[in-house]
Amino acid sequence: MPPPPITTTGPNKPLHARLLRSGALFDDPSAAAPLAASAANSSLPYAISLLQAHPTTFSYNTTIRSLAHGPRPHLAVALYRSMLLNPLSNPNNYTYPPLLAACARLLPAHPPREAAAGTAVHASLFRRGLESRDRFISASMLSFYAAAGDLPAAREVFDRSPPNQRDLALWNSLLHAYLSQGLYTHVLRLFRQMVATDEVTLLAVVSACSHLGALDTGRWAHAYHARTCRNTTRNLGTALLNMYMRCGDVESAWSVFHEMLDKDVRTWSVMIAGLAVNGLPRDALKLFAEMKNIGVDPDSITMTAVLSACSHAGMVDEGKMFLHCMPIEYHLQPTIEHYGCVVDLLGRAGQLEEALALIETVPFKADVALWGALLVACRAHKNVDMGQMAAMEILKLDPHHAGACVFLSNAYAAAGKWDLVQEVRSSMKEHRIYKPPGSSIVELDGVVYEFLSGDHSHPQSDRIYAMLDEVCKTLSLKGHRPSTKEVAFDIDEEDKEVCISQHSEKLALALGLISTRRGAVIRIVKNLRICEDCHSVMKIVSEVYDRVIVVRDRNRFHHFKNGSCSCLDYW
DNA sequence: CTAGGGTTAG
Repeated sequence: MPPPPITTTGPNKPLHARLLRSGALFDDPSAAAPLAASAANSSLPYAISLLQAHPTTFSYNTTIRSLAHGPRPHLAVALYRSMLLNPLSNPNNYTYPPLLAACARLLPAHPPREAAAGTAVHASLFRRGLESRDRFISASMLSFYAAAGDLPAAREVFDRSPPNQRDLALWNSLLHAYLSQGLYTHVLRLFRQMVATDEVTLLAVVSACSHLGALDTGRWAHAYHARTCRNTTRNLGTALLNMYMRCGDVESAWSVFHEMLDKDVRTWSVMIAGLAVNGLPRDALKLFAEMKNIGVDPDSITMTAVLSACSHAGMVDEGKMFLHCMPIEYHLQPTIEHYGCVVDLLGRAGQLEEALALIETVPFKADVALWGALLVACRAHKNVDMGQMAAMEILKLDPHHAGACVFLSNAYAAAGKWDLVQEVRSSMKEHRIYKPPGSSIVELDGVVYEFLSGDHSHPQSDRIYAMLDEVCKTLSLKGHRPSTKEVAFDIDEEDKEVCISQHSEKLALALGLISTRRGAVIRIVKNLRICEDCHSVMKIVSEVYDRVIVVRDRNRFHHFKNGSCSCLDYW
């Protein structure tokens, strides 16, 4: 055995010195392993010199693990490669989980390359016959493929793992894989097949309910947790709070919030953001003041929620004030998202020139979101010239941006520039640029139904369209005329009316009316922003049919009750 | 021989 390295740069010199003095480093070479592992992230050359002196599988494994969780995970992969070259060490089942975790952490920076690295690691462990011998390897492979966005591969790892390895962690990995890919109904379906569950399971389920706006299922998950668990951790509490807020149930959110004894800045931020989008922006700002009073420091996310509250309340001056005092009062540098909130705030309030001026002074390169906020404001306030400019800027950054293409096409159409309209549209066709189709989901008796515009797939489709007809008749008696001005492109007026009368949220509403009684709450979640016509229809229906209608659109909630909306028509 | 996998807002 070579002598232990003498070094003057080791970070754990006292320990090293003690091991040298006692002779432990000579008698027991494995003493080098924890030393190398603890040094790996602060003094890699020192760790490597220890490894060179004691190149055991164990010392490589612990050092790889340490690097995998450190600030430069690619070093874990590099060390693995040098391990392969070292005849005294042989990768085993302890080598791969941290290695795969390191590959997963590298993915955001170089997706294709690191995905290939992870697949190579998979091949390597397969050659060693370790593929289905260890449940930890299965779980980390599953997580790696999930992080790489390769859900079929992740699912295959699960399906191929021997049943005795399908423990709770493996199920949870799969659950979170579906969650990360936005397959929320799959999360719920999978959950129903699970026998054992824990907090991590519930986190995925509750988060899926938040995205779906599936309040009944979310409430059920809450009750299930209350029944099976003694206490609620801060994470799960915050997830439940978020779920109630994202389902538009502000009261339940408050009650979870009050029950939580150990709130952290996330808990407060979720609450503030939830109030902001549920038509209670002033309560959001009050809560922000309370949070500061009890000594919780806001973070960047909190400030986004605060700016969103200002935006929904139309509080332009307060919003600008918060943005400008962030560095001084909260020691937070505004990010491009914060500037985006203020562009949105100014834009909604119709101060388009100032919004544009802000974009031009932002200390970052303006991104699609920033110009997008301005574009939406230009559309709402009918400033075609500035809107065209914003759309051009967006297309410079993202030539396939559907919203910008549609805006330009409509602007050219309105100006009678048909050749330009044709140009935009054929380019859209050529590049297969579509606006995502509008879809709405409504949960009735714990079952989630999804509708697309003009959808006939529901088994009760005939009744739904009959109901829709009845609603239309009632509305015209009330003097409602369809407002078609937001419809894209220049299809003729009658087609426009048919088109908007079958918007997905109207179909969801019709099913809700069929399935509930007077006084009930109908909750609809829409993937895009609600259009003006649907908004006024919802208002009238809430009064005539005596229902509370809660619509979550892409940006906020609309609580319709007795003929008016919580947004006070400012959205 | 030692050690290891699942979760954390928009």
